[in-house]
Amino acid sequence: MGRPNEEVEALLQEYADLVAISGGDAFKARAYEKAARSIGGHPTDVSTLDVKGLQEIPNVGKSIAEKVVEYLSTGRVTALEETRASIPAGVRALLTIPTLGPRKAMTLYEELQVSSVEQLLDAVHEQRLRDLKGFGEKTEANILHGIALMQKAGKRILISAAMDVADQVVADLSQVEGCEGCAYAGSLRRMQETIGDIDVLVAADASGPFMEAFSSLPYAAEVVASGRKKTSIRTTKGLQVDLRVLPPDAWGGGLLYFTGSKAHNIRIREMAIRQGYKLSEYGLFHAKSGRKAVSATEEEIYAKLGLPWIPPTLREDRGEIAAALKGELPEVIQEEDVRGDLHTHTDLTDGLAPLEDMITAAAARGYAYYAVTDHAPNLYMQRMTDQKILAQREQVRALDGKHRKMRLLHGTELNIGPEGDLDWPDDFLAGFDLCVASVHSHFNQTRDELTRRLIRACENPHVAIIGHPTARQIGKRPGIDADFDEVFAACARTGTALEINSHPQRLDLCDEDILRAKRYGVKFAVSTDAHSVTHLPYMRYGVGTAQRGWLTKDDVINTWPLQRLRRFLAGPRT
DNA sequence: GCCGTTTTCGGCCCGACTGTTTTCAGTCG
Repeated sequence: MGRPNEEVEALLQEYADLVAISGGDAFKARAYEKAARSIGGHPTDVSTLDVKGLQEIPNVGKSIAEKVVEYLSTGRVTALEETRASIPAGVRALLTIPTLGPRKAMTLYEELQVSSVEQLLDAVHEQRLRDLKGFGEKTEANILHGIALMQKAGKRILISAAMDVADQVVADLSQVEGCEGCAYAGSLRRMQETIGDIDVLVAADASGPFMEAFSSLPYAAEVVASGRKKTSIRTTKGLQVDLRVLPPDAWGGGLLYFTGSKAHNIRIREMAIRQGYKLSEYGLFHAKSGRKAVSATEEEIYAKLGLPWIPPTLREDRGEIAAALKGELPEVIQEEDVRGDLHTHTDLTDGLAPLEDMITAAAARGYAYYAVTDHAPNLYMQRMTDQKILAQREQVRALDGKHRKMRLLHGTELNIGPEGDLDWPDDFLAGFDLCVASVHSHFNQTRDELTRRLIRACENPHVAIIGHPTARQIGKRPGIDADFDEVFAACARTGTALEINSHPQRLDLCDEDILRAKRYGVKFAVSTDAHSVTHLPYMRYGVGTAQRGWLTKDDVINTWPLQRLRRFLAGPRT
C-alpha cells in the first residue's frame, strides 16, 4: 500500500502548483490539491482502480480520475507535460521557500526570469527585487531566511520517505536466492529524524547476484558505483542507496559498523583496543594474532566487550556506554508497548477518513484504546461548532464496544490562543475524556509571551497533553522560542503530558528536548496526529524518537492500562 | 476541477497577519 498512491499524490500536487503559478483558476488548483491529499491518504491502492472506482474517492471527479488512469497505464499525463513545458521546474521549487507562494514565484519568473533558488539568491544580492511591485526589504530578508532554513536541512529527507525506500529494497533483496539476512543500517536504523542516504546490508556467500539485482531494481534511476563489496544507486526520486554484501559470519560486525553512529563506534573501538582487540567492519579480532574473536552477531561483539546489546536508537554517544557498563541502560519503549493513539482526526475537521474508518483501522492495529481529537472552533477554518462536536460524541459513544477489545475516548485538539486561552470554557471541556492543546499560530511572540502562553495551557485542569509542543516543521519552520525548561517544569508540576508527535514532518518533541524534559519528571504521550488511516502507522517514528530520548514504558502514558491512563487524564492540574 | 443540488451552475475552509501600500495582495494555518 502507498507507493502508487503517493506517486499520484505527488503528481497531482505538482499540477496544482503549476496551475497556481501560471495564474490559473485558484479553485482549480485547490481542487487538484484536495484530490492529491485524498488519494495520498486513501487506504486502497489506486493502481487497482478504474476510472469509476477512482471517482468513489472524495474530491476525485471524472477529469482527475482519467488523468490518474492515464498516468498508471502510460506513466505520463499529457496535460501535466504541457504545463511543465511552460514553467521550469526551478520555479516550482521556489514555493518550498516559506513566505513565497505561487503569485510571488510567478512575478519573479516573469519579471526577472528567476527559475531556480540559486538565481533567486543572486537576484536578492544584486538588489533586483527592490523594483518589483509587492517586494520590499522585509520580503528580501524573509526570502534569505527561508533559503537558509532549507539549506540547513540540506539534501536530507524525512525519515518516512527513506523508510519507504529501505523497506522496499530490503523486501526485494530478501527474495534473491542465497540471502541469509538483509537489513537497513545507518541513521535510519538509529531513527534519526532526517536521513542523508540509506545503507542496506545483505548477508550472503556470493555478492554477485545481489549487486546485479540491486542495480536493476525498477526504481534505480542510476548506478553511481558498482563493485564486489559495495554498490550505490540513485533512486528515481534522487535518493542514494548503498548496498553492502557481507559474509554471513561477519554480519554482526558489519551491522554494528554501518549502523553507527560514528561517535558510538569510536567509543566501542577504544574499549576494544583497551581489552586487546581490534574492532572493524569485519568483526572483533585479537590485536596480537589478528585472529577473529567474534563477528556473527552484534550481541556477541558487545558481550565480548563486557556490554549488553545497545539498541540502535541509543547509539549516539550520549552516555549509553557508561549506562550500559553500570547496568543502567533504559529498557526503551517498543512499538508493541503502545496501547493506543491519543491524537487523531476525522473528516469532521481536516482529516480524510470518516470516524468509523479511523476506528476500524485503529482496532486492526490491536489497540486497547483510541482517542478521537478533532479540531476545536478557534481554528476557524475547520468550522467546528458545539453541536458538531457533541454529535460526534454521541457517535463515538455508540461505536464504543463495537470493537470488542478497544475502548474509545472522545477528545479534542484545542488551540492555544495568543494569551494561552482555549476554545471552550472549562465546564464544556469537562465533557471530554481527553483534551490535547496545541499552538497553531502566532509563532513569533516574544519568549516571555510564548512561555506564559504554554504554561497557562498546562494549568488548565482539563488539558492533559500539550500537542506538538514546539510547533516546528522539519526543514520548513523552526520551533517557537519559548523557555522550555519553564514549560517542562510546569508540565511536571501540573501533571500535563508532553506529546511526541509522530508525524515525520514534525517529530515534536525531538530527541534532545525529550531528554531534557524527562529530567523534570514529565510524562509523555506518543501520538500520530493521524489525518487518515494511512497515518496511523507513523507511530513507529514517534516510538523511535521516544527511544532516542531514552524513554521507557513507564514514561509514556499511552502504554499504560486504560484505568491508569484515565486517572492521569483526570488530573489534578492545579 | 469537484460537488451538490434550488439537476446545470454557483460556490468552493475562514480569519489573521505581514509587508507593502495608503487600501490590499499574498501567505499561512
